[in-house]
Amino acid sequence: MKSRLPPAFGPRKMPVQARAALTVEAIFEATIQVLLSHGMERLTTTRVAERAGVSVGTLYQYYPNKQSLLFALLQQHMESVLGAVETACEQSRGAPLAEMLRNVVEQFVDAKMRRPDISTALYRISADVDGPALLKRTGERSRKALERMIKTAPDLPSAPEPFAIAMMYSAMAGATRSVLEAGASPTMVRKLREHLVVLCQSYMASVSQWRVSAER
Amino acid sequence: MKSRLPPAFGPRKMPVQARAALTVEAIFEATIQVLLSHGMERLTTTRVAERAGVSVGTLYQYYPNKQSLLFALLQQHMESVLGAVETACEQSRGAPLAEMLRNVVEQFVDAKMRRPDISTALYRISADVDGPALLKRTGERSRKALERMIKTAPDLPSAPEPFAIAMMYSAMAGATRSVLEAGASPTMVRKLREHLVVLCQSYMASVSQWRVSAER
Amino acid sequence: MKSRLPPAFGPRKMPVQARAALTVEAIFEATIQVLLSHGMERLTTTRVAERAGVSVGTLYQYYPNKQSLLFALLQQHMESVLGAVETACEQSRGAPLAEMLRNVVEQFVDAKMRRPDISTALYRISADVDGPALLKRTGERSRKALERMIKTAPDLPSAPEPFAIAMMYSAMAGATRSVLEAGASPTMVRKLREHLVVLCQSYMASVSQWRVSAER
Amino acid sequence: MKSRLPPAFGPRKMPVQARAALTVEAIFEATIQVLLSHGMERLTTTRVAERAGVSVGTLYQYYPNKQSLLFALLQQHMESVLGAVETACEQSRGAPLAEMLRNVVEQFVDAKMRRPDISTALYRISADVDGPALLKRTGERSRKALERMIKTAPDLPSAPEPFAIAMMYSAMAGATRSVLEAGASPTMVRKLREHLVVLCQSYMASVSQWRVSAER
DNA sequence: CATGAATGAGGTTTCATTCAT
DNA sequence: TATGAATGAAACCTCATTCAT
Repeated sequence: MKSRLPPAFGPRKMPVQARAALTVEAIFEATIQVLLSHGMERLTTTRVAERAGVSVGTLYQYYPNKQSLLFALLQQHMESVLGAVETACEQSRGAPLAEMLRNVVEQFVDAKMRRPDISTALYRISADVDGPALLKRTGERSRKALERMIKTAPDLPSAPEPFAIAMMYSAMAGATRSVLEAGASPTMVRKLREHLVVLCQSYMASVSQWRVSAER
Repeated sequence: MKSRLPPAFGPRKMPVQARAALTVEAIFEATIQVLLSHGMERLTTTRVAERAGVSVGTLYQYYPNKQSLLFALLQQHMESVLGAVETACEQSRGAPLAEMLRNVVEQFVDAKMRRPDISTALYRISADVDGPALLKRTGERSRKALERMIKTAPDLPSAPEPFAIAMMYSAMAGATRSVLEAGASPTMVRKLREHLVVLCQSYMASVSQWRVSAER
Repeated sequence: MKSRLPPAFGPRKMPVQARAALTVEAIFEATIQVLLSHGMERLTTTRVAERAGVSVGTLYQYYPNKQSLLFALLQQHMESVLGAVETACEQSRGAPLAEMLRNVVEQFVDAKMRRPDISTALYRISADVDGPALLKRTGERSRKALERMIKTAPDLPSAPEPFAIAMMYSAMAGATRSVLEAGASPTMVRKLREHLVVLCQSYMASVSQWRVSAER
Repeated sequence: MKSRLPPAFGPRKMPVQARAALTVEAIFEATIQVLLSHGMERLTTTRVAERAGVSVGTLYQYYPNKQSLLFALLQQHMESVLGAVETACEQSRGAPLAEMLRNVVEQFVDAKMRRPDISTALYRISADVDGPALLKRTGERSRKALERMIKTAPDLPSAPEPFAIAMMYSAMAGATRSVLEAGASPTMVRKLREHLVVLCQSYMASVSQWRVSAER
């Protein structure tokens, strides 16, 4: 007989003892393993705990429910990608547009490819765990970082509108996803990087001009 | 599925096939509804049948199991988008590159936006129901159609490599998805169309030149 | 991964087929059996289903959750006791007070003792399943029925105040409970009946007089 | 938790027993709190320990299991009520019956209302923790105390039979419970006290006469 | 063919209790 | 002694699927 409390979110408690940190890490890694080997539909908390070498009870001491576990996983990943993008944006301020975009693309692709298994696994989650909401938040932040950077480009006739930047970002994401789901062989990753740079550069060039001419 | 006696005048009663078609249609529609209102995780066959106004038993007479229902749904959608792209490619043969791309982009976006609810709902499925496999198949066919079309462009110095075309397609898909998940307001859809055209045109232009120069 | 819906109450659906009614009845009876043999703490839905000779799933088709099952049980019992009291009140209108109270007490005790096992079992439930709320409702209705009846007594100097009637009822309930929990041997039940009549009669007599004198 | 340097004055450290007593007290109080806020079904040892400001381990050092904790709580409460009744009985020996009953009722109600929250909370427990057994024991002792007292009443034609006394006590308990579960406002408590006195007095009077007449 | 009652394996989550630190 | 992380049996509940009517 349960009274339904509003489900909490985010990790339940911070480990204070030493071994607890290990446990949390093990659970995290196990979740990815199970996701990859069994798929989202067959990802059960029991299986995750088993793979992590702990009991279900332990899992639930750190995550109040299954959602929160998946959410944490997704969030950490997005945060890491976002961080890479934001850093690249910060460090490229004042550089020529072409260089800017090259830096950003490379950092973005690198971040996604650091753990291709995780990146791929998380596509399975995002639909269930508040995918859109989280995506909107990180998408927004990426867009802002990109916008701030692009404003400082010395060789750009005029700043492209926000929509264009958002679109560039989602195009990057789409292309990267496609490569990841196709297996992400080193060759393809290299090509992806090069082509994405070209795509971004040419698109940004076009929309600036286009917008300028439209405004004239 | 038996064939009945030949009716003298017109159908004596609604032909079996026609009735079945209605039922299938109702089930399809119900699946979308449930998917949107309850999410993939709470999409149950009972619920779908209920919404469709039939009994579970009936549902199972048309689809042997849940997967097959979802798979059929996904397949139909992809087929329709693919069809739009293929038609556009076919009809644009011999046209200038810019026009080609405009046609394709517009048909693609139109196909996706014909039923934004369906398009959005299916993102929730694709992860579970053999998403990658199906995507790879349709992605491949799209790429081929695009390739065949682009070869006929009179104003292209050299055909872009297959990878570039695949990337363009996945970028289109990514950007469109992003707009759909953000709500797909008419304004955004219009902008998406315009910007995607620019993105594709400028990217294709770049990779042709770039490839040429790289080859020299 | 569950989304928490507000727990519904009351039976989930009405049986339309014939065997369904039997199933519901079997579940009801099984609940009482389990309650008596295992106690509230060890009353599990699985055990109830088992005892009823059906599967858990079946149980959940008629009751959305454990609470609703227990609630239904409690409600039916209280309704039956309440019905007995209301009938007795209705039929005793206009009779001398002593006879009124005798009738009510006898009907009340009879109703409680019709199935002493159920009555006893339900004491275990009432604390958990919204006991107070349900008690308040039925208590209120009993009080009103008693009040309406007592107003028609020809030999009462003045009507007792509502509180007195409520107290009489709760005293009856308390004494009956005590006897039930002590085993409810026929001898004790007989004594209970006789003594309760005396208790009610003397108390009512006293409060009427007392109130009169207080008002003078 | 280390003990510091011995302070010059006052106890070197809090004596073990005293500290233990505080802990036990805190646990007791926490149990009530949790019982009232979460209900019996969601009363967990962890939660109690948390609320009491100690760890679960500590709790288990004072009580070997959950039952023993609840049992101790219930027992203490009943003991305190029983004590009040026994004292009142002792002190009223030789007084007129009306005064006796007034004293007993007032002490009983006072004891129950000293901590209405506890009294109410314990109704939730009694069903699970050997309720009937404990009740029978304290009920028996109360009855005996009452019996001993009543025998000394100078103005009673004949002693009422044991059953009558038991019933009077259970009626008192029932009425009090009803008031407690209804919220126990000061007004209601005052009325309860007055009415219970009347109820007991009139009932005792009746059964003595009745018994006498039955015996004649 | 349609219905919907029944099934039961399996999923999520809780919680009394233990024990290494 | 106190702590709180870990345990895992067991509870509640869901849902794809079957089959008698």
